[in-house]
Amino acid sequence: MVVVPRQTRQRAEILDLLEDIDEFRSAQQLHEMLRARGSSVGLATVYRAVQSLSEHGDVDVLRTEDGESVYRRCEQRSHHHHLVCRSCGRTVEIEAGQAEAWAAQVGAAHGFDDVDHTIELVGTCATCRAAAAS
Amino acid sequence: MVVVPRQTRQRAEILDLLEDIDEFRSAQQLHEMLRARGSSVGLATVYRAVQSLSEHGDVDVLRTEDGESVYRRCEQRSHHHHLVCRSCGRTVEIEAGQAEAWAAQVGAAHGFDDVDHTIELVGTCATCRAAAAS
DNA sequence: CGTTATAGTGGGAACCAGTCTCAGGAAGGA
DNA sequence: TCCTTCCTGAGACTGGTTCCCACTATAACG
Repeated sequence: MVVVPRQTRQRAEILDLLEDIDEFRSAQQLHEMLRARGSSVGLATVYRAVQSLSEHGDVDVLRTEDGESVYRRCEQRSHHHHLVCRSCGRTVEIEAGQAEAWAAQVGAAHGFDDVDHTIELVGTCATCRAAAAS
Repeated sequence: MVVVPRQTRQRAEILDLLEDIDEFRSAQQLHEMLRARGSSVGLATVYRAVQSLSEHGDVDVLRTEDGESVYRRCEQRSHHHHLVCRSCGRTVEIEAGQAEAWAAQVGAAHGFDDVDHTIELVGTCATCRAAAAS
């Protein structure tokens, strides 16, 4: 029994904002961006919204190096991974069939069940490399 | 020019403790264990020590689901990954040649340079599965 | 083996992401 | 429209981590 969240102005505005963004953003950043847009949504509400959205698979969550959670609305609703530019934040959604197979196999080889995996890639995209070189 | 940290009683005790532990442990847990052993080391010092140790590659760091940093002294000093039991914390160090190759290749395919990867596996080890089944 | 510059220590304050509380408000089924 | 239930938001709170700063211990040097 899936509980559908109530449809409110705040949730709509947060989703709208996420549609317009292509990089991973923290709840705090989203909150700030909303204020900048002139819409007033409480910080607590942003936290609640992104949490609920991520539980429903509507947004993806990543943890930055310093432990902050960042969110992004992804094209693919199915399981996938990310290749993120460490400089500009540009994000490519990637399939990881090979890596998943490898993970499952390694787990099995050591007698582990229900093996979950975390696989994220961070690099410097062509554009940023070119900019840095000039 | 590498700056060698000064050798102090506290650092020695923390390293000693880490030698005796096989699972990933948080700074706070380490601090508690030290007190239990009768040695008095400040919490701040534990934080500083594990941070410096991890920078030197002497211990590995992982972030738990709730954002806590956990540390472990690993056999392999070279780059490797972990397969951790979600129930008992038992940790297996794994080589990930295949996955690394895949990561580099995916990065290149999208024009990304200097691709770093985060790969961690979490599962239920055979012992814990057996315990849960009984 | 003293002296000394300097890095390390520790307790508490500060910081900060995230969560909780609770009174008021809005959604939406009846 | 009414009413139940869930959502909202401001601020208090939590818990991991870092900062501050006076004090201490290390180790290089004479």
